[in-house]
Amino acid sequence: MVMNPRRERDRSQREQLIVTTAREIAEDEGWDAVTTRRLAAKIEYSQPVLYSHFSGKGAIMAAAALEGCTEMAIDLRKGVGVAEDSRSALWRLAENYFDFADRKPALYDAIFTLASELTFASPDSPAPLRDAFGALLECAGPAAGAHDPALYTETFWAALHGLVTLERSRRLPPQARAERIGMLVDRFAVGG
Amino acid sequence: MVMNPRRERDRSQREQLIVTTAREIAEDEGWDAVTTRRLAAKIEYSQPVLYSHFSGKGAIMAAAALEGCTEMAIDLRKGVGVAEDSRSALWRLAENYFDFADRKPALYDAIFTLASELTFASPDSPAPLRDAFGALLECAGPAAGAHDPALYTETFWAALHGLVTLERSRRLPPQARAERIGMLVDRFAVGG
DNA sequence: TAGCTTGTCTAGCGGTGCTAGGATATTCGT
DNA sequence: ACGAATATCCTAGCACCGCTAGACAAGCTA
Repeated sequence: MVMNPRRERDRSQREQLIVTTAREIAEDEGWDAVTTRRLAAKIEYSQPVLYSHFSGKGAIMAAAALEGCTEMAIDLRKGVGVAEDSRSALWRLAENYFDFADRKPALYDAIFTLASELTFASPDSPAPLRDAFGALLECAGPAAGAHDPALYTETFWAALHGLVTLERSRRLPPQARAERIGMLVDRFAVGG
Repeated sequence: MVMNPRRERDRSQREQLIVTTAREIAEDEGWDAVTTRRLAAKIEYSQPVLYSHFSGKGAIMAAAALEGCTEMAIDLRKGVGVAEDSRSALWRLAENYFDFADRKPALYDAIFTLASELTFASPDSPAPLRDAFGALLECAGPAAGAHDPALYTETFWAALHGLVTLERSRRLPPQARAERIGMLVDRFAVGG
């Protein structure tokens, strides 16, 4: 059952269009505003077309989350390479992490709070997910000292995630952000 | 416009019934399963009755979240009072915190991830919220050393929240929980 | 060109939160 | 004790959601 290559190209182009459009709506108005009807209207196809590409809305969000992971991994590695001690490495990581969450909140949500269709923390995890954790690990791992680098990274990451999440849901006032990050980085820089 | 006291009593009793029933469904099947129709059926009234007590589903969840806060504040203070250093105080707090999230996941969600109708971190915050943060502060504040106790507590709390959240959404494998908590507590126990 | 596959759309299912308007029960003034 | 005013409740329905069956049109193959 060989496919016409042009049609296959068109198809994957349209699939990309779906994900891109979903991201656009989500960045503008949040994921709740991404309804299958609106999405279909914006790509100028009918609803069922979405389901010929994805199993449902969740799968579309998961696809967006994967794209987001790839971009996050790149962002997290920004400014790395300069000779730095573990403290400034953690600080830079924290800044990059918050920066990503600030600039692409919909993607952050898709990755970390919605879209539970993704498999995390497993060898079976999609490559972008593993790569994103790899970026975290490269920055935070060296600060682990005697501890297991992966566990140390997970813990630091979770702390960042907690700060981001609570701040974004207005459960923590944002003005003291820098001080909180500072405390966190200081705690985790001591290492062993 | 004076009300019949009996009727008023009945009303507030029914209001409590609504919240309690909502909590029951949520604990059994999650908040998505708490639909206004199901809730109305279970209390044996029609849907509009709910709206004569609350402005909507969000308000019902907020009410449940407030109840949850009161209970959480109590739970967080468990075992306190024994003479203890800051490290074991933080450890106990972390254990109590995870324990609450484990035992009452629906309440945890209502308080910390859903129900954004609540005002956090403000003098205008509802008393149960302020009390819950008070409980956190009593345990974590003494470990702050030279730092501002409130900010130090917020940061430690955010870290706990991150661990809980990522673990519960299967983004962190749960088996290493104790190790992660241990790292976190060790980082924050050093104080100044 | 005839027939078959593939792609797409219209229409609709069962569900959601929420509400308008009418029926019913309760209380009050006479 | 009875009619009017008031408070209470329910039926029915709105607009929306994610998702899908089945009709129809377009394209490819023989």
